[in-house]
Amino acid sequence: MDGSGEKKPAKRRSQDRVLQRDPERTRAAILEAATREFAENGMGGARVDAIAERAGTNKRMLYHYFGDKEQLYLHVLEEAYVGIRTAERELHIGDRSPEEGIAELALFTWRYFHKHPEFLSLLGTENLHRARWLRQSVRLKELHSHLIVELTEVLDRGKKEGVFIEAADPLSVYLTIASLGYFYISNQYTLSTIFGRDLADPGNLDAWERHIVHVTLASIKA
Amino acid sequence: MDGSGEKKPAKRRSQDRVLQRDPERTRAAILEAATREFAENGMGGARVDAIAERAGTNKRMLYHYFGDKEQLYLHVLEEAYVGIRTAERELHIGDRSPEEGIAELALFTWRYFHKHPEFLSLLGTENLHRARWLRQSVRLKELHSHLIVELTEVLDRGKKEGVFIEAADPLSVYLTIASLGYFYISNQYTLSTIFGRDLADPGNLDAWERHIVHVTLASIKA
DNA sequence: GCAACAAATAACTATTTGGTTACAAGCTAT
DNA sequence: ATAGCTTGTAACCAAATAGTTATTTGTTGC
Repeated sequence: MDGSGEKKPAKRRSQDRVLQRDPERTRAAILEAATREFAENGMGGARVDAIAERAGTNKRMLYHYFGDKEQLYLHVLEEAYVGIRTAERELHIGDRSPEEGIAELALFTWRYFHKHPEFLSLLGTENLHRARWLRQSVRLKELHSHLIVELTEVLDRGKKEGVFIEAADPLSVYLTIASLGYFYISNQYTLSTIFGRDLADPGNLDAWERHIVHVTLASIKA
Repeated sequence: MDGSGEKKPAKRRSQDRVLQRDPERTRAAILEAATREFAENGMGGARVDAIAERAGTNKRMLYHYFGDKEQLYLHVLEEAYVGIRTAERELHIGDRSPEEGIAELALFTWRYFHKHPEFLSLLGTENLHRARWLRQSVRLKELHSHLIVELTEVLDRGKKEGVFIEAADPLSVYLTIASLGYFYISNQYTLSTIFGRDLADPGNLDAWERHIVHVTLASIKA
């Protein structure tokens, strides 16, 4: 950039570059860059150099903070799960009627998936590898139970009130909601191509949102 | 392997190897090996050397028959779509009652997904790349319309008979069926891990099969 | 039977990639 | 102010990787 022509190796001039140190910022920048790179290219396709460049830093820092590519990937994955489960906790689906609670969970899940396609990509990548890295995670044992507990309560109340069928099962209900959201968002590109309809069109997105709520409730209504 | 210590380049001895030529077999072996490699590792993670080795041949043949890695991948993807759509054609979902027809399509789709997880992996990979290769395909324009046409007929008959709601839409019904199957199979590894339940267990698989039929019909029944 | 072509092999190459090393410079406690 | 640790940079390296070349050997039409 400037005209100084140094030749000695690893010799750096810093007069013209105000070097601000900020470990937290650098670490966060690497994590965010890695999230995008892994989400866009998968584990096998992600490039360490690309992550460093996206983060505005270099590979040395990446290895310094995260060890290696695999550990960085695991951090990204864990952070993604923490993100959705944390947002989910603020829902309080038990505050209104059972039907409204289920509808609220369905809407939240759909909208979260739509807003965070990178989370879905990461799940896809992780499943491609049969949860090889997720299984090593020690942070994620407790994270998911809250959802099932709260969902169980709402369903039980609905059954007692006679609005839900007895067979309604919390895990099945969640999987139903997640299925309908995940598939539409994550497979929108091939689906739009083969069926000749743009699934990303706002009208179609709105229709699918209503569809998810309808299907979920129809499947458990007494 | 044998004790001859040749040094001249590209000198090959063949006396001890009965060399059978079979272009069709070689081509098919490459396609099958590539299907597995791409399904297991994605586009970015798949290795050309690995495909050649799996096919029991070498890279030269792979480039000879398919041009390059990307074209080979596209062939694999096209072949996978041809596979499911061909099997689908033999269903004749219009032969029985509308409810039975829909149930039959749901069962078929679920069982096909379960039997061909490599197809789901390929879809996942292709969507990761936003259908970059599928969109270049010229073979696949007509392939998918048959499904929608037949489904439309069954739904229309159901509406006329008063067993399906008027709002039942063919694409939505198919996406519902596909969603419930795709998500369960392709995300079974992360789901089993985070919820501490083995989704691949035969009992759970059977339950989900029944669940898909139940949800699909419940969502369109009048 | 043999010329021309298709199928097959293995070694080779240029580039990319994950990971490391040597070094410079900011930060902080004493 | 300065020693020791942390944050940062760029050059380097060995292994891996997509794609190619030189060569050999079946196969087939005449």
